[in-house]
Amino acid sequence: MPRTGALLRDLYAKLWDTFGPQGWWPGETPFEVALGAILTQNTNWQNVARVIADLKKDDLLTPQGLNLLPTDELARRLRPVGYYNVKAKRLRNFLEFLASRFQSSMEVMAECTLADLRPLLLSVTGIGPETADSILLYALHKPTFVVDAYTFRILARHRLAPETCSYEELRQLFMQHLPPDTPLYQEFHALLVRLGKTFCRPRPQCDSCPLQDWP
DNA sequence: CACCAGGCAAGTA
DNA sequence: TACTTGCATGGT
Repeated sequence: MPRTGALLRDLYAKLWDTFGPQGWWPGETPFEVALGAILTQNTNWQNVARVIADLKKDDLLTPQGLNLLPTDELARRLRPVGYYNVKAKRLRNFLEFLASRFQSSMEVMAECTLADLRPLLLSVTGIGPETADSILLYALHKPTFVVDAYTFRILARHRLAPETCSYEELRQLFMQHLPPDTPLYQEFHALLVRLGKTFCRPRPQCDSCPLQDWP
């Protein structure tokens, strides 16, 4: 499929022309970005933003700060994001991972390569492929493509990928046809979400969708 | 009221 | 391997 690369670049250009730069990911520090990636699993970002703001108010947006909280106290603070017991445990697992391997420092973590870090992150219980790639791409600036529910939907509806397509297959579709360019991967994924939020819901309202007749 | 949101793990067949 | 289910709040 040598045409796929051209289609993806055309899709990117069209999204860029329509929506402009998205400036993702929201978050002031690499750790805040990683935290958001875990909390936003199957969850509206607005709920996540509220929890992060609340943690920030108490100066708890660091591994050191969160390490001091017992898991039940952590869960109480995570309540608005939903799945708070599950997510408190997952966050605890990530904090433990960061402490044991990288001195609780995202900067230390960033010194390792993408190839080394991805399997390590995936071995943490609670960090699946999308969360791992989000942390790698947006917190650590490693060129890995993030695939989310919108990406699946958009590519399937425009027949760029089969309906039944694994996460890894879709990730490879992008990475094999685009150069390993971190800003490009960041913008592309952000633009796909931007499109998806408005025009590619499960029950689509495709009137006025900018990709109405694409390709 | 129903449906959705920037998933994942664990259990089952 | 490929399904199914639990997890849970807040917005539309």
